Amino acid sequence: MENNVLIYNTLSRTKEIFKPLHPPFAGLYVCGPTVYGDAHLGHARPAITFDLVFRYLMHIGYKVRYVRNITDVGHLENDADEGEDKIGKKAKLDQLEPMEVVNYYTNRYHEDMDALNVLRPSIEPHASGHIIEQIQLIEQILANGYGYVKNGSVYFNVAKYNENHHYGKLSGRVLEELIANTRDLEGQDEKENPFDFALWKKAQPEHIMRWPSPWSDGFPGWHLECSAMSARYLGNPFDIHGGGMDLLFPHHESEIAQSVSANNIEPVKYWMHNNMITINGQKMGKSLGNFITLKELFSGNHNALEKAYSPMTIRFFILQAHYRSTLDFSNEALQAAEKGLDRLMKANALIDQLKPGNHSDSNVAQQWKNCYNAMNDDFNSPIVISNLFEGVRIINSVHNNLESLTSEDIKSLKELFTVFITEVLGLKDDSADNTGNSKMEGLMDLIIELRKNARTAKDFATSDKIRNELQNLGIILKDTREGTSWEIEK
RNA sequence: GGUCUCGUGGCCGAGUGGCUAGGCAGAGGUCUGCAAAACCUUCUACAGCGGUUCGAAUCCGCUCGAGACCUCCA
Repeated sequence: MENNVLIYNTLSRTKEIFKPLHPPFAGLYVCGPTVYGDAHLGHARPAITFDLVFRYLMHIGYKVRYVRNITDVGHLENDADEGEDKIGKKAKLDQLEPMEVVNYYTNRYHEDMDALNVLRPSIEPHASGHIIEQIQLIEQILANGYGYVKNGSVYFNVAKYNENHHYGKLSGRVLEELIANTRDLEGQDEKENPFDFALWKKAQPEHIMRWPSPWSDGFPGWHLECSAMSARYLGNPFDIHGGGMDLLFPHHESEIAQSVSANNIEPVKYWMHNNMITINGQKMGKSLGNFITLKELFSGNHNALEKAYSPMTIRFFILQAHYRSTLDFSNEALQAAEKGLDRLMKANALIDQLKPGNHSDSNVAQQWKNCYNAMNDDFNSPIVISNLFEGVRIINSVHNNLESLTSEDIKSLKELFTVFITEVLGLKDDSADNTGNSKMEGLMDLIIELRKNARTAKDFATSDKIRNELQNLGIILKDTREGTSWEIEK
């Protein structure tokens, strides 16, 4: 752990050296999905971003506990029936039991994340499984005078909190300005102040997801679960809290307010926020209806898609941009990522065939340094990737006998690729692969031999016919000095 | 309207006060029976206008443009 990792902390808006509270342990909490629909491309961003953080911190020796929640209660839907629980609403539409919806979409979320090679977090708590903790948190907030009860619902008193603390410190807002610019919304009559937020909501009769509490049968407010579950599993305070930039306000701001008002503790040392994925320059999101689900991307079944894109293409596409930059979706960009990844993986597979020389023309040690420096600088995966492509150049050059590497350097380069491609970036070769299929191999060996005979006899009409027909079937032949190889076209 | 962020070459995207990012695409070349692949070379940049500086795409100001949040959202 000699690596000094710099993390951009949203709280200070600067890069800070990562010093965990209890080394060698590191706590990481990330806001997970609300399971009422399939995950879209936007959801892949935080999952992959914090998978990278998780993987890298583990790689450099930290024992990381990574908590990512499943939100299955409490989110309100804006469009139609206001005040209704998203999960509950969808359940009624589908005539299903709410927890069945939760399970269904949780399973599908896991399928997508597994496909993207996103490691499962250490703990994946459900909000619905932590109602007691959330009620206790509300009681503490009430006991400290920062909340009030109205008609069975409990609200957080932002103005009161702001007397002694700064509500807006994370998102750079000033409460007075917020109040001055608030729009009038329906159904907020119970609040003393429009910026107060619900800690507990009394359930309406048609509301199916409900739990008993000292105030009413109801459900917890939507900022509460993260405060309760992060404290439960990581302690208070803990190291890193991650999530999308769109959660900065009011969600994360309110998490701080809840924790400070309940325990007088700043809950999080490092706040990390990933930026959005845009489509035509606009945020991809549920409310705009311009999202493409991951399953659609994998299958190509969406009218905005020219073709299907493999999970690894998506992963590579996301890792090619820094997590704090917006990333614009386009077929062109995705296809560029696909080709780049293919070249990277091919070179990776080639390392074992390299013949060592008696000297090295390239500095492999420098590559190691560059990759670590990039990761240590706020997880700069695009720089890591650019260095790996320098490695690709070296590998191909050595393979073509245009450059030389000692056996030690070849070994080191192989290790570099394994560490950064496989372990840290979490990329794997998911290209269509029939090697290992002995019948296919035998068949191709036979065809290649027949074609070789034709070529030797200068019967190029036959050899080209074989190659063209195979290409029509999606099999590419490549003639090299060592002989002919084949691969399945993507 | 308020807060915040951003504006890089055909596309996607790094980065930096002076030294090649990288990928994809384009052009030329090497190799090949021809292709493909690979390698080599190469063309398009830092929104605009001022200022600071020996020097700015990089710092500051203004203008224009875009986006996020302020209401559920990754």
